[in-house]
Amino acid sequence: MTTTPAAPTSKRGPYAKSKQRRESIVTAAHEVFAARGYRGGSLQDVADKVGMSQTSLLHYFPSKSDLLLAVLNWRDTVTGGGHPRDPEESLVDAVVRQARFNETVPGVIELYAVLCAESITDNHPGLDFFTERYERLRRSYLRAFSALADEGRLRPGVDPARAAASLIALWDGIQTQWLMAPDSVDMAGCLRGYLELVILPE
Amino acid sequence: MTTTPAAPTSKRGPYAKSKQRRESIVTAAHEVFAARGYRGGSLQDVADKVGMSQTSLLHYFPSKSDLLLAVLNWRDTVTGGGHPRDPEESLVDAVVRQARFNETVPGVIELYAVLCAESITDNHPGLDFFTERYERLRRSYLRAFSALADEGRLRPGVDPARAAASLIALWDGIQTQWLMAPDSVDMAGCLRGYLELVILPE
DNA sequence: ACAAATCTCGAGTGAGTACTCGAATTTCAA
DNA sequence: TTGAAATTCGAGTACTCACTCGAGATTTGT
Repeated sequence: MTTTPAAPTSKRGPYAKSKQRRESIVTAAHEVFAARGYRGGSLQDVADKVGMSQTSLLHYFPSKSDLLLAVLNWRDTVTGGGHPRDPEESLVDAVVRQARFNETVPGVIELYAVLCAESITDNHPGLDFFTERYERLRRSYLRAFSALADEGRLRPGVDPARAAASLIALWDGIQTQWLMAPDSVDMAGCLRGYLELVILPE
Repeated sequence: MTTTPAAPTSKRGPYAKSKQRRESIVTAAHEVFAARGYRGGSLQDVADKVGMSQTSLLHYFPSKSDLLLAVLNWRDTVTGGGHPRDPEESLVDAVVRQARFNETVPGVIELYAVLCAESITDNHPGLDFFTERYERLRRSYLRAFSALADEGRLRPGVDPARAAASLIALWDGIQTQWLMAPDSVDMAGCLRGYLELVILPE
């Protein structure tokens, strides 16, 4: 009934500045991993960016892979799952809005594009994160397309599951092209174009 | 008029086995870069796989980036630009056939997915290759869709340029999902599904 | 104020990196 | 056959990597 929230074995909690410190590390790591990838970015790069020693950094995140997972989960929490909140908003509008928003946040698109593909490689600590993320996203969009199908608003012949995977694929792929040629590629336009093909108006 | 093909300044040409040697190096590097990425894979990994010293490897490819470009260009030459050869074959069939074919060649999809995204990162020697590749592909599919549009076979409202970028994006994105969950993702089906939405029958 | 826990960091450790150098060995055209 | 070029590689260079260790500085509950 006291104010202590934790287990009896724990000696003491972290200091006051600790939370901010962790956050600034994660922010710096976000930049480094987005610009250089997980394998290409070093703990020293991150430590330099924060302005602390590499050893101190390892006090907060005991290994490089722990830091990576912290970055990925933090970004997922901040950006949200990337899903429509307002139930009144149409799927098209929600997707387009999110796409436009991501464009304005420096590094997000780089981070996901670079780390997602890198996670395919041998023994990459991010593989589970991205595998589960894709499964979750496919389920989520499958639900959305199925609901539309029930209202008869899906174009005949369109399979909801296939449309879900395709929408995610299109989104990822167009981001890659946009990163290489931002002026030649209209991300939001491509997504809207696809959804307007799949979803009937009204 | 003699059999000597080269310039007068050149002292001598490479030995007979040289060509095969280079090819076996490129093949090994293909596997290594596909499995570990450019930054994650080492020249030692490649040399071990070929069964030669790392020093000898550097005799054929004077730097790691030279080796990467050799791998990329070699793969592009072997697989072809990824384009319809037979003018009688429809765009849909050509795309689906190429997608099915790629599925059967070990490492190709990994290689492109991993290296393409990695090339976004700082000072990556593959960036120009992929940038130019995307420009070339977009032009190529733009031509194909424009030809269909001229025949009135494009669904009204579909922009050929946007469809070209979208097709490439979808293709790339679905490959990434397939790499993570081969049994849950039907690459050829998604591509066919998209093209049948965009292209009118007959 | 005190003491215990948290935080910080300099100095390693051992392994790995791309790449160089110089000298032996192999090939091949004359 | 011979001699010069192509090929091979052991040894080394200078560097970076993630991570450890131990000791001092800072914070904080009591």
